[in-house]
Amino acid sequence: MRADYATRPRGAIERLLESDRRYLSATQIHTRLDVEQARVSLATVYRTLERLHTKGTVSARVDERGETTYMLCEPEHHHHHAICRICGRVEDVPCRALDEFASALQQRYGFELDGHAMEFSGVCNTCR
Amino acid sequence: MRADYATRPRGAIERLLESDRRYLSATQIHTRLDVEQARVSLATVYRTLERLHTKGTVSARVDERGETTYMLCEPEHHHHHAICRICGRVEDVPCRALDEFASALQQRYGFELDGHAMEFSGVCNTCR
DNA sequence: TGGGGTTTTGCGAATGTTTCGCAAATCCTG
DNA sequence: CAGGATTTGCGAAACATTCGCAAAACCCCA
Repeated sequence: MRADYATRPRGAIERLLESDRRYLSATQIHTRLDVEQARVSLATVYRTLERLHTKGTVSARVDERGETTYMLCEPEHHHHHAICRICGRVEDVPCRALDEFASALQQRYGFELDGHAMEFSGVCNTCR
Repeated sequence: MRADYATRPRGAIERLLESDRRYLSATQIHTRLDVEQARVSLATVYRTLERLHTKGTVSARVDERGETTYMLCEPEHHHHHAICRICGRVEDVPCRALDEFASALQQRYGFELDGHAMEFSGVCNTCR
């Protein structure tokens, strides 16, 4: 039960994600596949992305316009993303600093931290 | 020009926001107003929220399901939100700690930080 | 206090994203 | 290569959000 067939559409989507380390929307992915003649239906794009997200190999985030975007992302160790406002490329950022912050939060507000998300916007090395 | 009429719908929406310090979606607000007999069209709810957001008195965030939610929020000084996973109530968190983090980010990755958003999820004092 | 010009509202229709049902196509295994 | 399980593609929903426009509400000032 619950096999995992290696199909052409899935291959195309995964290859595209591997080639571009930034958050892309389902529509963007769909359009780009179209351009490179690897036509995949939009519904399949959504389904594949959701599958990869559940599997944990893509990170999803909704952008300021409310559109969900996806990026390949190894979850091996917890980290955060610094997203370049200009080119959209993403830098991984480890998060040791947060530990002490968590304990301060606990002491000061009695808030038991069990999850967090951070996002940084700015300009990356190459764009500057 | 560009006056700012104090209308019944706006009053109702603002009063509701004042009474509940957690992020609410337009639909939730619309429904709750309905319940308390202060019927306001959904379009107006959206327009009012957008107006308040532009004015800077409400903070907007899109939740994990992609829906935009709003909460009254004085922007006087930059701070972050700790959202209780259970009751949804929001705690303000100042952010001095971030300064040193920003400079580490700059030195290590050449990433010029000019904006950031943090969100913490956990369980608040009263829920525990 | 009431008229008039401006701003808002409400409605339904339009838009855009995401999901769903289902038959046809694809894929793996033996 | 056949058979059964999984995926795909399509168009049709299901949502959230925005828009246009006529009617209603609001404020100002005579």
